[in-house]
Amino acid sequence: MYIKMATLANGQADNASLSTNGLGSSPGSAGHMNGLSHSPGNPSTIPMKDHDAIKLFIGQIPRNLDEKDLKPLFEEFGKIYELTVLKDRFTGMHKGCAFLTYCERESALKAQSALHEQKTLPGMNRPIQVKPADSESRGDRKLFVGMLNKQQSEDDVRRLFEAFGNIEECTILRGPDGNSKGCAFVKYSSHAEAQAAINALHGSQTMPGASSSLVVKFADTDKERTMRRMQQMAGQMGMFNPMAIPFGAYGAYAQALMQQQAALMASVAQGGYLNPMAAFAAAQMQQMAALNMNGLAAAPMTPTSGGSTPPGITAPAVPSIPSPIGVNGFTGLPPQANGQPAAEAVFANGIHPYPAQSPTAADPLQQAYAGVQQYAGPAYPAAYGQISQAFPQPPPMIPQQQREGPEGCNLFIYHLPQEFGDAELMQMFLPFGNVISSKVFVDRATNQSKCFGFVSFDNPASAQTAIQAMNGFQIGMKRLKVQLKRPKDANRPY
DNA sequence: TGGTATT
Repeated sequence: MYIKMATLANGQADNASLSTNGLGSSPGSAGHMNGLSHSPGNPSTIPMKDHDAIKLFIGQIPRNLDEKDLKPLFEEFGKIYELTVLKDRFTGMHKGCAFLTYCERESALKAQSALHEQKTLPGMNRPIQVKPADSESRGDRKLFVGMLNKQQSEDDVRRLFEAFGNIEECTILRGPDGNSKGCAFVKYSSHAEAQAAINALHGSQTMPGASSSLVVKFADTDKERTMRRMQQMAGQMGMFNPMAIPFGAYGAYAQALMQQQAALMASVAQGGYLNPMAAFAAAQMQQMAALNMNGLAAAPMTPTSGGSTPPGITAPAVPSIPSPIGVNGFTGLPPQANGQPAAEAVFANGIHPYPAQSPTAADPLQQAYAGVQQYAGPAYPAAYGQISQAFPQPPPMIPQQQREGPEGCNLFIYHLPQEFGDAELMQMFLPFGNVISSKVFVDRATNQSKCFGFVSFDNPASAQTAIQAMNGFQIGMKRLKVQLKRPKDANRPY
């Protein structure tokens, strides 16, 4: 927080960042400006600067020179709009550098080519620096444009954006096949132009075939891009968001999984494989595991009041499960689900699907089904109030990336209960293997489930097991339809 | 019968 003290001759806001470390070699990276400003002219002769004027950083200035001393040196290249020596915020000490804006862009270019590194001012041991300030070249003039029609070309986009300024770059993002991803980058010469385009175009229209209105925003910064990459990586590593399965038997199960993964990754990292991604991923998982530990145990154990079964859904009777015992393999179940500790963990939330029986039979199938039936209880709206109290400040969500699995690993599920979301869908299929994604389709207008969705496993055996177990599974009046998803190109009979 | 995508 600092107060800009420079006088602005024409009252126009100066949106440039006013910071510098005071060293010519690296302008604008640290420190703050609190200097006096020399602005030419007076109220009767307000200087105007070009729309495309460039703010220059001047470095390697002797500390005994102030604005009035510097002015003559620079005036020979053109009319000065603003010249500001940078001073320390607290001490007022001259920092040895300045910002200079000419009224005309051309003057700045001339000054730069004539002076930059061309002469050394008295008392300095490095040549003067004259170059566009960092604030002039920040990445904040590049726009991300989304919700384009996939048919639109670079030229189409240019035509849409050219009214708002000079477009230096325009790129449609394309997949490996050359098909548009429906989004683009547009780079203007200045921040102001980019902002004008946002103001005018964001949400202004809906392209034919696009699912919502045009998106126009500043492109991700490097930091944001890094975060995005990391999140994608987290998704690929199977670190589904634990908040997506916030309650029910498999929370504990998932937690056990994550703890194991986290431990594994941490040991890998210690073994010399440390890279930022791995470190990030390991940290994420440890955090997730910890959060799960705190939240999960509490939530389902304190039912609000009254009925525990939500309206419209009846926990399926055991006989309605299509022959659960006898499906061979269950290779999809991770190893730790086969041992005793896992069996305990699965029911660690205190809700036991078979109160009269012990899960210590350790039949993985039985455990799986126990979980499937059990989830129908707590994973319903009544429980949501609970969970929100359990997480007064919900941790940041990591959106799950939608990924199709390999051929034979993707299931299409129909006749889902209306209330089911991605999380419930995933929870229902977790017992059969590693679910790499789950998606319930939602009507965009009403936000209502269309009662169908997709689940992807990382191997075909899990998918087959899930089909065997869940196809025909009765929920309320409906029976699930669970089959392999149709391949993309197989939807035409001929 | 996989949707909002970040060089």
